[in-house]
Amino acid sequence: MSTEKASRPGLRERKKERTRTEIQRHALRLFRERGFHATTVEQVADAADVAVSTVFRYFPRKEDLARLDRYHSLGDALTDAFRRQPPELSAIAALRAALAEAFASVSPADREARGERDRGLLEVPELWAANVPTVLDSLDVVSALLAERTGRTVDDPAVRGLTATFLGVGLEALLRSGRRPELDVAAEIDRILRALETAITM
Amino acid sequence: MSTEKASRPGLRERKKERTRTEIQRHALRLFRERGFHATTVEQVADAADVAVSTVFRYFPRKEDLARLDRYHSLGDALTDAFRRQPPELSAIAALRAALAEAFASVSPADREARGERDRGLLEVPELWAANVPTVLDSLDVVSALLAERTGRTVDDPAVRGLTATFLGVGLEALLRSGRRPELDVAAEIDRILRALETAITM
Amino acid sequence: MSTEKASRPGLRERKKERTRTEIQRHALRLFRERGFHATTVEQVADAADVAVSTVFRYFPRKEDLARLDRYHSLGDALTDAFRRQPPELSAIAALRAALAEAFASVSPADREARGERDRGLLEVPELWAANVPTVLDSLDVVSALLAERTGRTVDDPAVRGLTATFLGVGLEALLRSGRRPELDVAAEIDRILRALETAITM
Amino acid sequence: MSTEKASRPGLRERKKERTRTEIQRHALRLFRERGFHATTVEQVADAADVAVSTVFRYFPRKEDLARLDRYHSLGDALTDAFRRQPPELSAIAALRAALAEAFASVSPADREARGERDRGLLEVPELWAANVPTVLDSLDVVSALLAERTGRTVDDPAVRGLTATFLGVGLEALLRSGRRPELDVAAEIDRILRALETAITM
DNA sequence: ACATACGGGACTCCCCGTTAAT
DNA sequence: ATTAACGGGGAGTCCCGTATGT
Repeated sequence: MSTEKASRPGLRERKKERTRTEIQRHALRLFRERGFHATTVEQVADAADVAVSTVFRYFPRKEDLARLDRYHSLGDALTDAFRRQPPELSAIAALRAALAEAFASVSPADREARGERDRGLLEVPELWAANVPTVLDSLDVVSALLAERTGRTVDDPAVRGLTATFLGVGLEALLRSGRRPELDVAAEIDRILRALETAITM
Repeated sequence: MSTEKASRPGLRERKKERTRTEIQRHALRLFRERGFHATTVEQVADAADVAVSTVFRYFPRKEDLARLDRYHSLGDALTDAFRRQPPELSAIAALRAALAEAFASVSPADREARGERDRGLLEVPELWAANVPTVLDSLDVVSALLAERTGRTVDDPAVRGLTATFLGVGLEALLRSGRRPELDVAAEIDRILRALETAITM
Repeated sequence: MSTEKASRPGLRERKKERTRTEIQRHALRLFRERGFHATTVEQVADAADVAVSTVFRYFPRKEDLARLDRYHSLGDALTDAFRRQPPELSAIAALRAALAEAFASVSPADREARGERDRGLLEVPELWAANVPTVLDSLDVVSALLAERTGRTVDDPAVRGLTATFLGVGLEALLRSGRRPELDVAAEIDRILRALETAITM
Repeated sequence: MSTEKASRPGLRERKKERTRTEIQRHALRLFRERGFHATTVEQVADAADVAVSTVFRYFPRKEDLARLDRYHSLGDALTDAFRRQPPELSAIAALRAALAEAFASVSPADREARGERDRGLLEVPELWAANVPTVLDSLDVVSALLAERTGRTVDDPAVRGLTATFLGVGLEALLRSGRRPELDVAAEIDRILRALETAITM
């Protein structure tokens, strides 16, 4: 039963709100533990102690359980940090600095938790599709930032090239962290980006 | 060519191979025409004029119908061409040249057909998963080539960075060509890579 | 125009029951028309205008479509009638009388419908298996009745012999009616049982 | 070169016949051990150490593996013995005597083997269908014998009644022996038939 | 005689939409 | 409004039985 006795009105509201989070939490855990296909919606419902229909009410399709949308708000912090970087930095250097700032703004515990979750999902390629829109949005944001910073258009090959590079580096780091969980994704990205600055002409 | 009754791979093998190709051909066409989810395996079977169970015999899961494996053998041509590039070229420049050569070695009609097919599939994120292993293999090949050429290890950040860059550029070009089919993927990749050589320090 | 608002078994139950009956009705018809093996579950589903999975939900195996269970409730009427027979009648005579009463209690139309259906099924030996439990149950009931009436145990050879006789006569009549549909099964059984009373010593 | 030392006319024929017997032997064993449906033709083939296609060559359908035809030739011995019975015996008594003689003519070991096999199959109702024609033939034989002995037609209700009785008694005994393997089927049949002679009027 | 491709049907599972009952 | 139950329908597995090639 309730541990505390009505700490505040709206307890019911919050519980209802938390239902969604709870369902997704169990879903992601199960997906990681036994795979996406091997997990049935019914198992998710049981784990979250709700009815199957409730799961479908919050997440119309099973894949939606794997969407990370609202947690990906790192984007805003990153955008802000990027804009704050001094203009004398190269684009890559600016991105590295911005990434470092953005990551630093997240508590280590939170970062670790999120990292583990993302890694788990990344190992399930079937779920990538669910997050494609998010990724595409991120790319557009990056392109826009780069265009803004360099005074070029978003269609400029150089802008697209850099954007693509970031995409590739991010993907590579995530894939690699899937195979070697002990690596720090942020540090890996930083290392690679730094190396790229010189490697590009080698 | 001694096609006189000398059935080298065996008459049976050839028919089998033809059946397989035929099934996949129709599957890819239908996926493109009406979407992956909207296409049932039964429709694929009907189109290919085989039984549903035959489809599953060749392609255990529906997604397997979208795997491009053996046709992606552009890899070999690319590898050869890359190795032939003079050492004074930068890695990116060498790759550009190699790509150009490899593409040129494919007949325009074939290239066009393949391009269209790939593009169609790329628009169905659900199918990406099916091709992840192929992509990962390609990345390993690229990494090895770069390591070989630069005298570094495949784990070297610079090598990984360049590999990631190619991954990103390839992805970006393909995604873009999905939205703008009139673009020539090869030319786009070339443009972006060329721009990257200078952009990286901007 | 709702007949009654108060549907006793629940509106939902009735629809479910109707669906079940409808499926079986079409199944039995098709089995009769084109044979058991030649009829696919899909055809049954189509005829009943439901999905194949719905058929399997109600009837886990195809053979279950041919089970007559709940309609074989002739058993109760027969049991009652048998117990009402005067003790001076021989067991066979009592059974004959009870059968006559039980049959009479069924409307001619219903009897005819049931008879036709049973006959159709009997011509498909593959379906016998589905009804074996029902038959065995019936035999146990008959044995118990005979034991009760004669004051013997159900294991008594005489009781078993009579039970077996009824089994044989019933089978014979049904098999015969399969080949000669114009015969009245009940009348045939009666004729044979009557003849048996004297024939047994001939 | 094949070894011709063992080449001998007829050897091949005999081997062929032995193959057939061997296949069926394993099939019946497997059916008994794990059930008819749970046994695949491939398993039978493996057990008999032949190819699946060979099984199908000898037994076109899986059920045919369960047909007992040629071994059921007890019929001939029974017919002869029945005809030899003195006319003063009642039909049932004559049959009892004939059955005893026929059974006695079979070696105990053989009888036991056959009994076990039949019992095994009887517990698999799905296989009954395969043996229905054999049973019907047997019934016709019995009817003809009874008609012959009593000077009636095969359609006479008394003849049919007795035939049906034998059918029922045989079935009952076999079913019972399925549940209680320690019983001697022949003795059981005899006991019941004897009891029937008097029970019929009780 | 074996090996195997194939047609095709039974059957299971599960996603997901709908509908009713609480 | 949440839940349960029904239902549609497609994916995927299994296996029988046929046909074909080796």
